[in-house]
Parts: sequence; structure tokens; C-alpha cells
Amino acid sequence: MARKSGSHADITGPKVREAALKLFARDGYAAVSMRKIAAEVGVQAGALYLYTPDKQSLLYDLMKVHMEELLDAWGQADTGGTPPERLEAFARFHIHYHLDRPDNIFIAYMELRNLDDANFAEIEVLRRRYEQGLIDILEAGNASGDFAVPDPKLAAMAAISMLNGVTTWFRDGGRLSRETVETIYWDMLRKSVAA
Amino acid sequence: MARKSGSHADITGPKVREAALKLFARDGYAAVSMRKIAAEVGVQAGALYLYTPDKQSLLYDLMKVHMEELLDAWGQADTGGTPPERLEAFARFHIHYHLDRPDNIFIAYMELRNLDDANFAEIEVLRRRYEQGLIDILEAGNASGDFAVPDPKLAAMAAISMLNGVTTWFRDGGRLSRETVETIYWDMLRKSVAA
DNA sequence: AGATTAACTGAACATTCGTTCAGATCAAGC
DNA sequence: GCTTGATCTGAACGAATGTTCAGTTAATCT
Repeated sequence: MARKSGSHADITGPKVREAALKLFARDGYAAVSMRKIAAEVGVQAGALYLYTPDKQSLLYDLMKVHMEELLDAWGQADTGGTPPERLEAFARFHIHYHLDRPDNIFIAYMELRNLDDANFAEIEVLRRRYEQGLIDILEAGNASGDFAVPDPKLAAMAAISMLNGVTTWFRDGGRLSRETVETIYWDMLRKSVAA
Repeated sequence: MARKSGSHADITGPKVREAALKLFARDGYAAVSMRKIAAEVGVQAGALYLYTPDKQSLLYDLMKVHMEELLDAWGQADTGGTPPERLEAFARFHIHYHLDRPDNIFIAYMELRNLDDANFAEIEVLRRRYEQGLIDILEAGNASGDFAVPDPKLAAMAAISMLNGVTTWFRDGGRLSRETVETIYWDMLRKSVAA
């Protein structure tokens, strides 16, 4: 047997990345074999190598695309305004964006250690750029007198850690709605940096 | 060759757990082979099975001991007082305790998915117990009027996420001292739950 | 209809995995 | 000094790993 019907290259390619994303997030990069990814796609392991040069590239591509899309999306969501307004936009954007992509953020923050050195360096640049966006807001708020943040870099790390945490426990249909969660988190963040 | 000199059982046993902790935290459970652990200890892989029935038990034991010691330590550090006092004690304890044991917390929160079902259930009970301690403080603070926390459970998750984050970037000898970091984190937490 | 080619299979490769175990080695007890 | 028993080695087990590739199938092109 070979391909069953129709042209599958543009279908199987994305399916490979989706399967890898799902399985890497659930079981971790090292625990997922190429054969498991192939089974999830509905294909033999050898066929995966039509879409990725190797397993490592699969992880790297997932991370890179995620970070680039994240930076792009935040670039569009950041419509300016006062530092408190921009911080609220950031908090709501970050939570909203990641609740829609829990697998992506899980990989982005948990599988960094499984990137080889060169790939890690590239992803790290993108991650720093995203964090720097938040740092800039906090510094602007300090300057305007809206915030009282003794160390913007530290506060940015703390804020992102807090916001990221939501993906580890939030489930749709649970006790709280997305809207409620988003608002409560924003409220905590707002107060934590307030002057 | 067999054992070189002296009785090694009470030396090798702890060394196995230390090596496993270090390597699991650095590379992840699935990426660490028994042979790598053995090499770190300075022994052949077969010898590990004198100290653990299997690899899974090694992970489970590390987690269980960590959680039990954590609960025990917090039980001693929680000396009572007003809710704000207890919250400060919690924040400082949590940061201090985990900065001394970065490998432990990394495993405790990252390798849960590598526990089999029965082991996971046991560890989960301990983790919930620790989180409940924080929830109790937040509820007490709501009752006393010191805090304004709309959802103590959510706030507890957010607070722990934030505090845990410190271990991912803090390094001794870096820009900030432990004392400074501890105080800044506590200050952010204090404000975030304040009435 | 025949040729071409993209898409995939299935088997194979060297290596590594967790785990077992017979045997070697050495410290301690008699 | 001989025995015992704790401690560890080194080899082996079947299974699984990432990756390669010759061959097979079916859609497309001429």
C-alpha cells in the first residue's frame, strides 16, 4: 500500500506537526518516538522524513513557529495607550492566546532543554524579545508614576510565570470561565505592580 | 573488580538518589538512562537495582520524599500570626526552600506526567495538601478583611506559579541576592492580594 | 495508454533502552 | 584462615530507538 487517494503532501505535513505538538506536550520530547508520531498521523515512521530532516528539527520548528506567531500576534494586540492600559492588554492577550494553545506554551517553556545548542540560542532570542516587551511596559509605568516596580526584569519574569501557570490547571467547562480567569489574573497583576 | 574498600551500601544508596535527582532535573526523566545514572554514581547499571526496584520507583521516591519534607518544613515554618504575617512567612519559606533545592521543585512540577497512575495519585494528594495550606491563609485573610481575593483557589495557583518561576532563572552570584529576590517577590504577592 | 513522479511502506541498520543474573571481589565474623 | 554475605561487575535479554532506503502504489501529465 502507498497513498490511498488524493494528494496528501499538504495534508500530511501539517498533520505531522500537529501530532508532534500534541504528543511532545503530553509526554515530553524524549518520551515520544517517531513511530508514535507516525501512528498518530496514520503513517509509517519512514514517511515522517519527507516532512522533517530529523526529530530535533521537528521540535525546533514547532518552537520557532510558535514564538514568531506569538511575537506577531502581540505586535498587533499592543495598540498603545498608557502603561496600565498596555499592561492590561498584555495580560489579557497572554492568557487568551495561550489558553487557545496550551500545547504550544507547554513545549515552549518545558522543552527548551531538549533543543541542541544552536537551536536553543535562536529560540532564546525570540523568547527574550517577548519578555523585553513586558519589561518595556513596566519601565514606562515606572517613569509615568503608575507603577512602583523595583526591578522590572524580575517583575516581568514573575508576571510571566504567574500568567503561564494558568495553562497547567485551566480547563474549559470547569468552575471558572475564561473571562473570569482572565480578569482575576489581570487584577492580581495590576495590584502587584501598582504604585 | 567489585567493591573497592569499606562498606558502600549506605554511601551508594544516597548517591544513586542524588545522581537521579540531578540528571532527571537537568535532562528529564525520559532522557536519562539507568546507565547514565550509574555512570554519575561511578558504578555499573546493574548495581542500581540493589537500591531501587526500577527506574519508575526512583522518580516516585524522589518526589514523595521531596513533598513530605516540604510539607514537614512548612509545618514548622508556619508559626501562626495574622494572615498577612502567615502569607509573608509562606512566600519567604517557599522561595528560600526551593532556591536551596531547585532540582527538587523542577522534578516535582515537571515530571508528574512520567509517574504511572498509582504513583501520580499519591503525589497529587501531597501537592494538594501543600496548596491547601496557602488557600487557607488566603481565606483567613479574606475573613479578616486583610485580603481581597475573589477566588482563593485561583489566587493560590497564581501565587505558587509566580513563586516557582524564580527557580527557572535565579542563579547565585547573579545580579540580585536571594534576600532581594525574596523581598521583591513577597512585595508583589502582598500587593496582589491586598484589600 | 504510457510515462513520470509524489507519497508512502516495510524491512533493515546500528545503537540504546530497562532489567536480570551468574559470578567475582572484598570486608567482617568465627 | 575459612566462611559468609554484602556489594558490584560484565555480559546478556528482548524490545525500542532514530534513521535510511529499495521498492510499491496511485495520482498526474503527455
